[in-house]
Amino acid sequence: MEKNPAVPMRRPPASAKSEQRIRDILRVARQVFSEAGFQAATTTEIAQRLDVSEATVFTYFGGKRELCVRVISDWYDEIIAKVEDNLPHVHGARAQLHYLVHTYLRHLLAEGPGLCAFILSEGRARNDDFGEIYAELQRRYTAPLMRILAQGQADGDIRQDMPLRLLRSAVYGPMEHVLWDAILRGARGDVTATADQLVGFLWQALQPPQQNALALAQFRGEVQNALHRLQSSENSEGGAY
Amino acid sequence: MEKNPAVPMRRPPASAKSEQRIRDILRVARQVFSEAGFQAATTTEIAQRLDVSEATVFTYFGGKRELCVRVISDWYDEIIAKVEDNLPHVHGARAQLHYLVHTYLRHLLAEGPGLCAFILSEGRARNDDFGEIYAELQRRYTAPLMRILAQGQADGDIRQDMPLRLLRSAVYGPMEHVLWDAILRGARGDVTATADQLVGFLWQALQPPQQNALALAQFRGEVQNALHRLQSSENSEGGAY
Amino acid sequence: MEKNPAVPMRRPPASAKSEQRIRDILRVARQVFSEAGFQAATTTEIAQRLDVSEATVFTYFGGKRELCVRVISDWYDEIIAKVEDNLPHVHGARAQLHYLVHTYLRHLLAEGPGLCAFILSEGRARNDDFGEIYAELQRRYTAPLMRILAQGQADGDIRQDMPLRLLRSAVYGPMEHVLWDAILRGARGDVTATADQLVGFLWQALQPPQQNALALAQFRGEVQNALHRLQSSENSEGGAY
Amino acid sequence: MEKNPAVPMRRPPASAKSEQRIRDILRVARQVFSEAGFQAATTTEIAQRLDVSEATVFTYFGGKRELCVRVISDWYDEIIAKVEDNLPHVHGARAQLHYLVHTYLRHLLAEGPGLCAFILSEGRARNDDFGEIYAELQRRYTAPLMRILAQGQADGDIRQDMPLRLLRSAVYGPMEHVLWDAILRGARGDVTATADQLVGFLWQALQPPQQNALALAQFRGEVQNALHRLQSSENSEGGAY
DNA sequence: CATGAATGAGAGTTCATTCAT
DNA sequence: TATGAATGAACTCTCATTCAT
Repeated sequence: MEKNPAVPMRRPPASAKSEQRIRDILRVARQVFSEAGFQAATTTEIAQRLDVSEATVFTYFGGKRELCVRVISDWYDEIIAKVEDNLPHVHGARAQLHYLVHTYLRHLLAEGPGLCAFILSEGRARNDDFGEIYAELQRRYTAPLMRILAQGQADGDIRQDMPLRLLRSAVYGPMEHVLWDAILRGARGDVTATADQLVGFLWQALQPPQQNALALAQFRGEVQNALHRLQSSENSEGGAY
Repeated sequence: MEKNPAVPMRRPPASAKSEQRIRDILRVARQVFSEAGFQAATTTEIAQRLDVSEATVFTYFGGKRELCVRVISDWYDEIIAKVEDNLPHVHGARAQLHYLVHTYLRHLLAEGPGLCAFILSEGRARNDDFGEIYAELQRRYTAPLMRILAQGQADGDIRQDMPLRLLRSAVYGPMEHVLWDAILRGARGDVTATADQLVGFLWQALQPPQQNALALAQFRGEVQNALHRLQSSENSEGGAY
Repeated sequence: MEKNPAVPMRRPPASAKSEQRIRDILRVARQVFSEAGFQAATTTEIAQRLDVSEATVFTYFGGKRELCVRVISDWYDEIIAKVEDNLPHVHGARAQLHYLVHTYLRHLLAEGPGLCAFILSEGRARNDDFGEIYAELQRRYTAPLMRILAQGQADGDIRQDMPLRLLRSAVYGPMEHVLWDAILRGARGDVTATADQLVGFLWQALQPPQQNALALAQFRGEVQNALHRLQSSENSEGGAY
Repeated sequence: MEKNPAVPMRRPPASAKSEQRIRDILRVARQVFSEAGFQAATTTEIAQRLDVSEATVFTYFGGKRELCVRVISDWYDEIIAKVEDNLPHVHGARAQLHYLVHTYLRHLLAEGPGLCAFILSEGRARNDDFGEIYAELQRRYTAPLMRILAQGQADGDIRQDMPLRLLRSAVYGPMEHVLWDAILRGARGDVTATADQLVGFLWQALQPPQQNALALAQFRGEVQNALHRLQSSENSEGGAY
């Protein structure tokens, strides 16, 4: 006689006015989340800045968490749309890589370090329900890079001795680290120069080991890794390494 | 290897018993933070697992945040100590890089994905008072790598056309990305193989352009030196070695 | 069998269309209240199922509470109408009693346990303004039984040593208990068989104490009750009983 | 990183002070629930009457619902204990039935109509988690009656043509109906007289058909035994005695 | 007549933290 | 030193109800 078996969800229709409200809420929510992060942000704050009651926010969104997901999804949708629009007009694997790196860095820093930190850290949440949503967004977002890399490997332009997954980490990892650096130091730096340098660095790493020295160079790496391990087992005390 | 002096403590007790208590609390706190993350972890939980009252925890630590900082500091102290002990016995920039990468990956995954995620995400907190502490820890931790890279640049072994800061990101970024990947996918993978590949990738990128001939010559020397030192037999499970 | 005049309505619309709307709302409200109970039911849910706005519901009914009262009133009106139509054609006190019991059980279980529980528990609400309404409904509903019992007593067919009010409880009480039993156990059982047994039980109890043993039997009961009290006062510790 | 996998529950130990607190909270909660019912009762109200913060209430009880369950459980425990203590000293099925009826009515009305209504209506809740608890309490509570009835049937003192379950309903149903009547009318009435009448009614119904002669003979024996034991004078307010 | 839109007014919970003993 | 006990201060979320259009 007590528990509600039917789950009513108040979701208003998509009139022009409603859509404006939704946009307003998302805009302000993005600000507040950017400034405070998910946990410290409050629905109260969001409502107050909009000069509406908290209940209004809950009329349009299921709750704080859902709002957060929407903010992040929207951000990803924006950059994904942008990339998918422009990437086809960029020719050559290196240029495409450069475009991706440059766009990512610019986009994340454009709205300030708050949003950047918010996207980078909330996007990692391995929360039961939302982890999968974020993972899917990441997947969609990284798809273009994966295509470029896979094509490059197929064409022989990119080294084939590393799994795609690792190459992806080797591309996105540095970018995110650079961004955190910028955030924590409070300095933006020159995005374009950074992108150029990063791509220069990455491109060299992505090359298939050089022409005639191919076998030798690869062999060099393998032997060296083995040597390192040998050295280490001499040095390390606890059996570690 | 002294305890981080930047972490304040309310009343510094000094007895043997007290120190045991502190160690116990830190041990359990590390577990709880690893399992739940900072926000979701509760002082109640920590106290209960220790079978002491919450107040006792507060007797030794100023609060949840301070406890968190101590846990992270201690973790960094451990790995910093380890690196500083062993790195001097590793010879050659490439080997040192390999050592750092391998050690970092192994250390972070050793205690499970929970701790790993905790360190990676809390270490980013741009929190009022503690951001600086974390930044300092990062600085101390990355110092060895910075030294290696700086030396490599000075020696002409590493490209000089990129700022050190960027090189650091290019090294730590991929590692962290790989770790998040492992955490979120719930798969650990082969740490050693990953480290090998990553170092192979990075080392190629770190080469000064057109240094291949030089690198090979240097490598020849390294192999010869190593062979002289070789006493133990090679292990066989690595397959390609 | 006119609509309950005790239920106020904000604006009494009179058009055919309006009346259809009112019927629709009441139909859906009955469903929702049945499924969720009064508290957990929401006006939102009712409006959504009707595909109208919540405000429309409030145009026709003063509020959730009023809607609830109307649903209950209507349910009673139905069964009262049915009883008043058919009872005159049933002859003999016992047959009439049987008819009432059977009809009540069937009616309450017919629309499922949800409605049954709703009627039985909401009908008890000793709520400020509505308690009186429910009491009046009960009075109207139990009127036929009261007439039968009073007539039976007057005719000497039913024992006269108990107040009518108690007899009523002795009839309705078991029925409601049986219904709760069915609701809580989720088993419907055989309504007809239950009604037969119950009437058999009740009819025997309603008999005037037997023929020539009349005075003796009644005396027996009285003495026994007195004895019980004596026994009890010997046994009970706290003066209770 | 967010959701708490460990569920800490703050449950203080059972010191003397704690137990007093718990008793206090239960006492006040019983009052508040009695006055308002479960839904309308608030934890705020309970805390205010105790002159403690709401948090204190939550320190000792998991929440409003749990508090409610405890209040009801405790009430049942009281009456169950009382019945189990005294019933063995009551001899004869009829006397036992009388004892049960009388005790139930008195107990429920003793603390006022509020508590009575609360117990009767909350005890019906078919709430997912708590319905089972209430059902179990009911089972424990009705066990003595079931035993009496079963024994009566086995001995041939009680009619065997109805299932026990129905007999139970025929006993408890009238009692509850009488109680609701008292609650809704705001009149207490004479509990003892009501119990006497009800038992008279029920006992006649419970007789195996055609057992009147036998019953009278048995009764004669009982009266004679009782007379021998009689020492105290009869009270005179009962009128017919 | 119908409704889109907004909200007032809480409710139940949660927890890190404090302090007298 | 250890802790039992208490709490301040939020926070998220709910929903019946209103009213201008």
